[in-house]
Amino acid sequence: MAALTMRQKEIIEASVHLIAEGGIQQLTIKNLSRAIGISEPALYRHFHSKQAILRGLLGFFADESRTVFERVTGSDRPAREKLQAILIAHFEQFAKYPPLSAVLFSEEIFQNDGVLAQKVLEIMDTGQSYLLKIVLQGVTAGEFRDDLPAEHLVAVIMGALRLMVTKWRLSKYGFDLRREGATLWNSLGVLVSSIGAAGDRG
Amino acid sequence: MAALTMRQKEIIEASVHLIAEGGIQQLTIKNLSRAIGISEPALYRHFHSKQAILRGLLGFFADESRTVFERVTGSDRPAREKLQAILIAHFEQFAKYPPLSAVLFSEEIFQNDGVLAQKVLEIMDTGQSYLLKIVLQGVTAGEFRDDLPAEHLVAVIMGALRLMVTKWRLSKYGFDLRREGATLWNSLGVLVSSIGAAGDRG
Amino acid sequence: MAALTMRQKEIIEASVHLIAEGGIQQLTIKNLSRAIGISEPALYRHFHSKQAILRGLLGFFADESRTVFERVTGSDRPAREKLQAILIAHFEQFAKYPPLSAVLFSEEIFQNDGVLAQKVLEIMDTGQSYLLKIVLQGVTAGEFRDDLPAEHLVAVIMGALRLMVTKWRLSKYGFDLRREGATLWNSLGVLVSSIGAAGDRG
Amino acid sequence: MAALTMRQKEIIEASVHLIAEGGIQQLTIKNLSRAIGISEPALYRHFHSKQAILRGLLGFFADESRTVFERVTGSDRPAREKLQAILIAHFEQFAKYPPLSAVLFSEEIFQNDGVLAQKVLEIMDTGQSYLLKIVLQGVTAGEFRDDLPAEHLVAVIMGALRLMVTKWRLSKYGFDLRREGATLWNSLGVLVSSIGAAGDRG
DNA sequence: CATGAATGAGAATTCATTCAT
DNA sequence: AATGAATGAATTCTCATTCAT
Repeated sequence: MAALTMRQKEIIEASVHLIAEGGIQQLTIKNLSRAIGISEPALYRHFHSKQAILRGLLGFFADESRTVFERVTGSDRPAREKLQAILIAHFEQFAKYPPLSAVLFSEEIFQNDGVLAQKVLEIMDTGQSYLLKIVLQGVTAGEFRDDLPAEHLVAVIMGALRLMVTKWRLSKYGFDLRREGATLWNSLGVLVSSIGAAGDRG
Repeated sequence: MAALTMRQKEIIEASVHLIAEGGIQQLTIKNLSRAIGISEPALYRHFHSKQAILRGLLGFFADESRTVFERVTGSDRPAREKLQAILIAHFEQFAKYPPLSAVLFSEEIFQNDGVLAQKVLEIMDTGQSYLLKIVLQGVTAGEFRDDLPAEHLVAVIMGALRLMVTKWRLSKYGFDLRREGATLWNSLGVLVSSIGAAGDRG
Repeated sequence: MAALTMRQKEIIEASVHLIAEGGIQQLTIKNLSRAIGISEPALYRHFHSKQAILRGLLGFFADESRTVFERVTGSDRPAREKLQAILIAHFEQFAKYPPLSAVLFSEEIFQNDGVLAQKVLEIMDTGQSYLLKIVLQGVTAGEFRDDLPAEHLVAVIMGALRLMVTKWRLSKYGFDLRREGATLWNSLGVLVSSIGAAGDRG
Repeated sequence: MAALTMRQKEIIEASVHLIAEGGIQQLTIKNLSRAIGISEPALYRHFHSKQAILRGLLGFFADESRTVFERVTGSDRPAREKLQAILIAHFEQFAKYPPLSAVLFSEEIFQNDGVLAQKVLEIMDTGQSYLLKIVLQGVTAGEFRDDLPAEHLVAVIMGALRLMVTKWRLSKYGFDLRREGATLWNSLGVLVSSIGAAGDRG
């Protein structure tokens, strides 16, 4: 897990772009080397196999993802604010770097390879448990409804986020993800809110 | 869109299995022919290219999907019952034929190829508009909450469904999708319900 | 161990030629396909890997070698005649098909690969035990000297045979192997003979 | 033929080890540099090409071999003693440094390259002519039998030596070469001895 | 309807070697 | 004396596809 060199970051970025453009099948050593402007063998100085590149890629985004969650979770704001911050941060991240959307929610890509599939699963699980922690905090604090399993609230949030990002990507980034994301958050906020939940006759 | 022959169905089924086992990269003519027990050239009697196989595959499932929706939507039951029927039907379908889950929500697989990507998008859109119709019916009938955009309710339902199926697949079908799906529906039903929604002070 | 097809025999023969010309390093799929006049992928119809080709090659010669030994050993001539027949048959075989000499006594070639190294060892061992059987027969019959371990007589015979063939090959087949082999046999025959051996004062 | 530097000797030794472990195909610049613990380009400071390394290697062993023969031949002991000394010295040398056995009798390794093949042939020829000189001395002195061509006696000795060493290597040094070598010498000594040879009716 | 044989294009990777530092 | 980065050529092997039978 050594820190990545410049070239390694460059290779990972190019890989993400290639995947975003044409799926994992476009990610060939040839395409990659062409994209970076070096020869094919030169790639092997920086990653000793193609699998290593993908491992590096997933590791990098796992770290990034964790960082986002950590930053938000660490504070002691109300759960609702945390949740909002996380969703907005994600939409922001994808909007800034669209190709990322082709990799992060595309578990199928790595199905081929046990090691990679495991890494993908970890990323997904990590996100889920961060969300769960926040939701539980919100439920405990009375911010969020407690008439439904917290896991289902998480599933609804994650599912809606993932679906919107996927649709955005399939539309070739054809709508304003930040804006649509913000309005989606509004609805999600209402849905999970304790106000008006069954049993709430405040 | 001629009806599929037996052999064609067999090929499509084998294709789905291969994709489910090891991703799209396992779907090679060689693997396919071996799985079916015929020679490689023989495949070309039934589909004139690999792309045609995938087109057939997607077409087949598009039809199946439409059929499910059509059956449910056509009736004049309350929206809530229709929604439930649709979700249950989907979970049922996947539980009966797990490999399907590797194909139906895996848009990335077909990113490679414009024609196929288009087909995938259509399937997704179709499902979405059926759901939207039902949700709108529910809102109009006062069954479903009207304080949120119907599109967002649809996004929440679809997103949660897709997420659960994806997790099921990634867990290698490691939990009882039918049961988990049913409890998920309970929560979704509550979430979309008008009872207790903001503004509902009935 | 299925019988070899025509093409397979052709491939094996071409392999032997390539090895004879420039060592194992010349045996590349490219050179091989060029030598035969087909494309590189076409080779894979007939052997599913390069290793399989070498396995086929060794298996083929193991069979041939066994056949020669079997033919001679089976008869009930005196040991001396059998020994002569075997040596002559070997020189004959190499003279007829010189490239064989580059493969049969070149254990180093296959050192790379455990499976192949094993096969080579078997061939060598087989030859040795056939020779040993004959020598023992000769000793018992009083034809061959019994003042030395039979194993050493075998070593002397095999060693001299191998050395002569190796020199012939390194000289680029620059002398008449049949003739030189015949005279070598004369000497070997005398060496192993019981007449004049220590203890023989007949 | 400048004397070798320390590094050069180190490189040659590492080369021999690599060849012994996995054949000539294991001798790559990468493996070599890794074995020594320097970078690949660094090798080129010491030998300007891979071929030069192999030339150095063969040159080194040619010198060593000549030294052994020279030491023994120079003395004026009886031929039998000289012969024994040479064989024992060889077995000793291999036993002390087993990887050598993978290189010295493995002409095939260098078949690839004209220059190297020539060097190998020289080493072989040198050994042979030293042996021949001794044998002729022995024949003249009446120590060795004169009823067979001296060349054949040499072939028998060299052949048996080479065969035993080869078998020792293929058995992964699985027997005591020194001891087996000594008993082999006993037999060879008897075989070449004039006592009991045809015509000897002492 | 099916196959055995074949192929051009391209896959990942390794080779010996060079060069600027 | 040594290295990190790079490369052209070659390696084994797989891909989707075609064609004569």
